[in-house]
Amino acid sequence: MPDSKPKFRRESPEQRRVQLIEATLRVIARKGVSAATVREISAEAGVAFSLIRHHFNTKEDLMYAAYAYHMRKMAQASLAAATDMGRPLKDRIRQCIRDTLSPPVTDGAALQVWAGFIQMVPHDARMKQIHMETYLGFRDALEPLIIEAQAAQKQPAEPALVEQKAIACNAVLDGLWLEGSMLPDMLPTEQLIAVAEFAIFAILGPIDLD
Amino acid sequence: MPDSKPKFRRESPEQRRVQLIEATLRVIARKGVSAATVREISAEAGVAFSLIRHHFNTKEDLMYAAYAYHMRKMAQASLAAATDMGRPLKDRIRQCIRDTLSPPVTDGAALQVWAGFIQMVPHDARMKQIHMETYLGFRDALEPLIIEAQAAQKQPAEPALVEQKAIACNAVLDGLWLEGSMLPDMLPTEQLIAVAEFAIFAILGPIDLD
DNA sequence: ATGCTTACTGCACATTTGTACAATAATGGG
DNA sequence: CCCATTATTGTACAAATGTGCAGTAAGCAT
Repeated sequence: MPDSKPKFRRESPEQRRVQLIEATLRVIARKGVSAATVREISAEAGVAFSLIRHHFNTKEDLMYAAYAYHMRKMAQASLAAATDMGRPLKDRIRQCIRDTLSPPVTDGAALQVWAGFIQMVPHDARMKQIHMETYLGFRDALEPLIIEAQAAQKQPAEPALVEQKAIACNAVLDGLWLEGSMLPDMLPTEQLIAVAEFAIFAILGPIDLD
Repeated sequence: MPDSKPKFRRESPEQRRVQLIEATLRVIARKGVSAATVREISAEAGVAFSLIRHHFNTKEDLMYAAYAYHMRKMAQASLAAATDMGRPLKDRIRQCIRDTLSPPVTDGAALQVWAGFIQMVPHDARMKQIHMETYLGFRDALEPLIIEAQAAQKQPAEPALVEQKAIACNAVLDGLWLEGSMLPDMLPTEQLIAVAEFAIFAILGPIDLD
């Protein structure tokens, strides 16, 4: 009975790549970037460590892929509610705040992964590119909300002011995300959300009509 | 003439420790944490690599020391103006904003160092301790300003509200510091400061009297 | 079934890492 | 001036890391 117990499963390159990427992120979240060696990652994924180099030209390539994957997932989880037209503006804003400042976005493991990658950004053009796309994507998703808010208050949406408010709101969320991820005991989710709503509506002005 | 050219200079342990710490920070800023090996650091400091273990029990100890040193320096540069009584409240706030969002605090190299250490925080009790002290130190320095601001507006300084405003202002500064350090071309210093003043005075309320 | 493609394994290798330790020499106190 | 102290060097070493490569076997096409 030769085929009774296959020694390994043969996956499509796409699936395997995703498996390896997710294993990488789990390892980084659990033990930090320095522990994310090819051997540790492949063990986490349950494959031979030499398989990594079959799907990625180099370990760095795996890191790029993992970074892009992680950032895209975070941005998506954070901003899903922004474009959900049909809900009142204020609801959408509050939902984005909540999604951004709750797990799994605001989370020690996610911060862990993010911080590990951040230190590559200044030294690496590809990382910098990925970061800029993510940052601008976030801000671009925020601006329509600001413009709507201006309209709701019957005020003109001057581009300079809209940009300023977008940067400010982004900063509030970034800062709270940071501290909330780092010190969850000191800054529980609900408090983070309360502070964010307070600050963001102070910046945007009152939005009571819809 | 045997003594004409000494092979090395003998320093006091305190001075040498500081030299090694600063060399560590320079290496991390220039090449990232993974490049901060004992050999690289000692080369930067101009000493034999085995000297590190004479002044620090382990490489980890050097890292702790470097982290504490870096954070203390940043906090000091950021908050020097906060306690400078004799200047009007609004001036002090604006000076803190400027100091926080200008080099050398808001700066790619400083972020680099910070991010490198941050990823150690969740895995390491001593790192977490250092981070918490720094964070609380910052907030504690901010709260008196908020209380003064409440008083200037003839409003009671309810502890819960003061804490909320302190967290919010901290978040604004953290977030802008982050993005300004990472993307200096996109967010130049003066724009960062303008956004911060806008957001923080929106949170605190108008402070026109002193 | 059979064969072909290629996903996958296993092992070896050079390099780099933190650490250990004995030898050396700078410097202050006598 | 000389000696004791100890800051500093030089070398050695085991462990770990990314990469290279030959061979194996899973699974689809025919």
